[in-house]
Parts: sequence; C-alpha cells; structure tokens
Amino acid sequence: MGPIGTIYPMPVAKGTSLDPERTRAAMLEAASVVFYDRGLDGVGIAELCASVGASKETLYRHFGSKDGLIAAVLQARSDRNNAWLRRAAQTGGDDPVAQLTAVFAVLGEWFEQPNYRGCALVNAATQRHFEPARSMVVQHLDSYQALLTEIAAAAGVADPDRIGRQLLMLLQGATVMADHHALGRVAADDALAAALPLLSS
Amino acid sequence: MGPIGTIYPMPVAKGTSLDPERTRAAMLEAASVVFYDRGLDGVGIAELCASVGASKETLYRHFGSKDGLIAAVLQARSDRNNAWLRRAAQTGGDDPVAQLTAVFAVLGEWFEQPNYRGCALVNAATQRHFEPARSMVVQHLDSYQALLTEIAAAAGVADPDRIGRQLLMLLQGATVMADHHALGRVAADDALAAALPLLSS
DNA sequence: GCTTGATCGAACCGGTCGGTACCATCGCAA
DNA sequence: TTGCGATGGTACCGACCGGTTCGATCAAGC
Repeated sequence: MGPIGTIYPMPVAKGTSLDPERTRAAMLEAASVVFYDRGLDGVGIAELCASVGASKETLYRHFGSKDGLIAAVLQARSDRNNAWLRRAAQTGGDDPVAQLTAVFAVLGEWFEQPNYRGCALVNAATQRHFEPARSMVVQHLDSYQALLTEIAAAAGVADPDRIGRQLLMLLQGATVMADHHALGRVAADDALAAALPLLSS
Repeated sequence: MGPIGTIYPMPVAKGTSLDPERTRAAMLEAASVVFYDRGLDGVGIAELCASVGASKETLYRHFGSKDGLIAAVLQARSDRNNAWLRRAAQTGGDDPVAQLTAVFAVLGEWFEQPNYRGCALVNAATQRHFEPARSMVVQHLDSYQALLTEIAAAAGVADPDRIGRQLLMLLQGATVMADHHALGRVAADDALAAALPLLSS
C-alpha cells in the first residue's frame, strides 16, 4: 500500500486561513476514503495529514482525537448512504415493488465500484471496539430497516416489522457477499429476487 | 478489557515438555477465543502468551509469526463451523426443508451465546488486509454456499446455484444483524422464514 | 550420567503510532 | 502598520507491539 494520493491540494503555503470549514471538509473526505479502503487502523494520523497538506495540530483542533475523526467520518458516511437509498426509493413513486427494485438497483451499482469494500459502518464496528462505532452502526442499520419497513407497510404485508428485518438481512447479506466474492450486480439481483416475494405475504 | 483468563493452566514450572501438541492446541484455543472477542489487533502476543503460561519463543516456534497464528486460528474456526452446519443438516435426513430448518436452528443457538460476535472469518478479513485472511474467508463462504446449494438441489429447484447464493445471503445477513442488534434467535427464525419459500421455486 | 530438545522468563530491539508543544509564517481586520 | 488567529512543519514524548536472543531449567532417552 503506497501513500495516499493528494485529494485536496492546498494551494497556499503556510499560514493561510482559506476557509476552516473547507479544510475540515477536506480532512473528512480524505479520511473517509482512506479509512474505508485500508481500515481504521491501516492509516496513521501523520500520513493522513500529509495527504491533505495539513498539520496534525490542525486535525486535532478540528476533531479532538482520532476517535473523534472516525466518528465524524462514520456519521457522514451513514448520512450519505441513507440519503442515497431514500432518494432511490423515491424514484419508485408510490409502488412498493418499484421502490424496492430501485433500492437494490443502486446497491448493485455500488457493488460494482472497483473500490467497494462492504459497509463502512459495519466494518468499522468490527475493527474498533470503542462505543461510538457500536452505537452508530446500530443507528445506521435502524435507518435502513426503517426505510425497508415503510416499503413493506406500503405493500400491505401482514407484519411489516418482520418483513423489514428480512429485507435488511438480504441487503446486508448481499453487501457481505459482494465484498468477498466478486459478485457485483449479481448479488443485488439475487437479493432483489429473494426479496420481492416477501412483499406479497 | 481486563487480561485474559487462564484457559490452560500449565501445571509445571520451567522446562517441562508435557506435550508439544497440547501446548500448541492450548495456544490455538486461547487465541481463537480472544481474537474473536477483542479483534485481531486488540490483543498482543505478550498478553496472549501470558494467558496460557507460555513464552513468546514457544509461540513463534509453533506458528512462526502472528499472521501464522491467525491463519491457524481461522482455519480451525472455519473447519469447526463447517462441521457444525453439515452435522446439523444431516439431522434433517433426506428432507431438504428439514435440513435447512436444522441449519438455521443451530445458527439461532449460536446467535444467542453471550460472546457472539458475528462470523470470525468475515470479521478477520475486515480487520486485516493480509492475503491469507482474504482467501480463507472466500473459501469459508464457498463451503457454506456448497452446503446450501446441495440442499437447494435436493429440493429440486430450477437454479440451485442461484438459490444457494440467496440462502447464503440470508445466512450472512442474519449473522450480521444478530451481532449488531440483539436479535438472537429471532434473526435465525426470520432468515429461515424468508429462506423456505426459496426451496419451492 | 550425559546429551538432547523443549520450555520459561526476561531483557532487548527497531519501528510505529497517537498526541503535544513550539515556532515561523501568512491572511485579514483594525 | 500592527496585532490576532489559523496554519504548516518539525521535533518530541511515551506507550505499545512484533519479533529475537540468551541463559537457566527440566524431562526423557541413550
């Protein structure tokens, strides 16, 4: 594993303020990419700061600690992924089947990206045993489950909560298999095929 | 996280040979427990050796390196888990439905164990990026998938490979959800309920 | 009894990492 | 022009970790 490519080339030299928020966002984005790709413990603070052309002091002023940075990264990932899925579901209009199909369609696109490494939240909870990660992954999965339960309820199933859990199982199972096997879009297609009958129960 | 409890109290003092194989097995067992509970990087060689009353030199003579120890631990885990599932499936006799029901029944028991932390192989591949873990988790999932595909084929489904993948998705999804939520046996029951219709397709 | 091999315990080494401190620098506002 | 706040760069610290080495110890076989 080589060093990180410079994502946000800070143009100016030493004491430029530029914009604290932009610096913070650049750190967040770089950390998000590299933590996802190489793991939470696979990259040090020094290398991360060097990749964005910032100093460690600046990072610690913005995030307080590495755990603080990790928490911010995971929160941003969770928010973005949830927005992706909900926006996809909205493209399905009022039809629950179309909503679910759209959700698994974007999952399939995600699975085929070359840098796909599974769910960042679940991975983080596995890699680190500090509490923020544990609670954030639970909250993250709850958000997914809420969306799937809404779809199930709209389809008029007998037990929306149960169907929501089963749909989330298929989603998470496909996420894992697409990571370790090179299934790509096939994983999403298989999951959708197994999921659709659940909406008619 | 306190120190590791002594699992295999070496009774004798210094130069006892006792049995090299027993010493090796004790190290393997202790490492398996603590790696699963606290993560591959969450415990050091020194603490691990102290917990079994062995010296680092002995560990390195048996396993060569920490990665060698990890590989041995993962191989043992994979073999044991596969044996569990296959033995469970055999209790279902010739009935594919009974076989699948038995498989998810043992999964449910596993999920409810207080030290349950998800699939050790998948977790390991997430925590470390060295190749043995990557290839071993693929082989591990392939073994699961082979069993499930056999069951699907015995049920006479149209596309056993596809059904096998879908069953594995449910299994892995339940494994993840039982870890992060406190679902326990419910996860296995939900997964089985979603899996059974797949055998009639 | 002597040799051989396995073992423990402890010291040691080189490297890495998270985090802190200090200073020179720069933009910007007064 | 002056001062202030944010910054980059660098050195540093203490802790931990994987791995090696060495001497002392003990059991077993010849």
